[in-house]
Amino acid sequence: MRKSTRTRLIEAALEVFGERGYHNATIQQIVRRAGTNVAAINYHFGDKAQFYGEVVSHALNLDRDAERIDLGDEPPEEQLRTFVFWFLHHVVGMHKPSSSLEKIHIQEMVNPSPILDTLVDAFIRPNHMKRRAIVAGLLPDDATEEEIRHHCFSVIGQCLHYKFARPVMDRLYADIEYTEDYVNALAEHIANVSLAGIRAVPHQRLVAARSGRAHQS
Amino acid sequence: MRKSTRTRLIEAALEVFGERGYHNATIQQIVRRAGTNVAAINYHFGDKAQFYGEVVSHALNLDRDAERIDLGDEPPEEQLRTFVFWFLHHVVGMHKPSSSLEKIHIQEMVNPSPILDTLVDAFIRPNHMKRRAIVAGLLPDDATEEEIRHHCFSVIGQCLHYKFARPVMDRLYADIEYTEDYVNALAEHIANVSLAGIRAVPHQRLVAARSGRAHQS
DNA sequence: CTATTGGTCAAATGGTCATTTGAAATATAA
DNA sequence: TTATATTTCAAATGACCATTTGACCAATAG
Repeated sequence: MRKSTRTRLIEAALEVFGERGYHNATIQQIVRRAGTNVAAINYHFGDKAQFYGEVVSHALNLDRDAERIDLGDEPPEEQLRTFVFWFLHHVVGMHKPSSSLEKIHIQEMVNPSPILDTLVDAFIRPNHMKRRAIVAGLLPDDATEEEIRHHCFSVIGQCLHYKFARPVMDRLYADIEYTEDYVNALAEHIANVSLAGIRAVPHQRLVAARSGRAHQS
Repeated sequence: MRKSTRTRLIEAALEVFGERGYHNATIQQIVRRAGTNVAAINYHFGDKAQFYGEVVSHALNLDRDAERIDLGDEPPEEQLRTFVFWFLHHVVGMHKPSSSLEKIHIQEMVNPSPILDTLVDAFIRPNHMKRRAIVAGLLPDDATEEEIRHHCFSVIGQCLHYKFARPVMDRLYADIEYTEDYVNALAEHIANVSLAGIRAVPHQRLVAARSGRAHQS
């Protein structure tokens, strides 16, 4: 038997909200894709905002069950490399499409809706803490919270740039194709820069100390 | 005497488009701020799209006259540091408000409008080439175009993350205040990571060669 | 003074959207 | 079957927006 209207709506909405974000997605587009009509939203979910909330909850549940990237017990350098490769392929790669949750995550970063609080607590913060653990394992034991955080954001910032700045990059360098090989090369570059930055920390502390700037340990 | 309606419209629009982007800015908001009414847009500029075009052109002209960051004849490392400090303060800092052109640049990255082509040619590409020159000066002479580009994007990506990911960061770390000192610390971190990444290039080539991956020189 | 032009105004028009409504169809219970 | 609750539908409503219209005002030229 055919899936229930409710289910079809949520699945269609996951795609549409992921592609266009909450504000730019229209109910028309969603119900058309689900093969029903606008009144179904009102009947099943109340209004667009509650609907979006249900859709995100559903995506979070899907995510809980999905196979996660396994960083296993590799050495921390390799964990960081693995993460960057995985993240970059999911975010900018074409062959492995991002999960809808990741797409919604990106949309919410740029154009936050009230659901962002939920999303941070249930999805973004846990992922951030995993990255934090990897980075902390690579830094000296006495690294400050601030240092750890900054290196985390350097890694993720370099990756996300290839998502957010794509419209500009495509105009600056029209001939780049984001093949699997090219994304691999990008990932290697980002991992190299990040690791070099992390390894340079002890040296930088010396320089900072010598030049008189304080380092709180 | 009072500024002409046309001028007041352009100045108001510069602010509103910078704050909300082309699509989310409404003509109502602009004309209210300019102290006139909607028909003035039609009379002076035709429609919203042409109006936006004029506004961006005007901002580009302003920018041409504005005092630019002077990277002088410092050593390239210092040029990179100076640039990162300057960029970060303009993009995430609160005390020196971003120029309207930079705000529009950010808005267009996330939500491109047809004007983006103009903006890339007249504003973004020239700035990118300056950064590219600095980075190229720091890399070995035989650095490939690709290497130079990737390091440029690493620098700018780390900076812009503090713009784009702010809604998420504020929820992950609610107590961070972006004071001048803190932004300085961020800038120093980003410059350190970027320079470490650049300095590590010769070593990475050795590793890559040893592991059999090709390096086209 | 009168006519013309340039500029401004309040109000109307038409499009897109979310939301509501009441009738129709379908399933479920008696 | 008949009654009742659930689900779907096409069409209406009302908000918000860009754009247009035609009247109105002020300056200037003939």
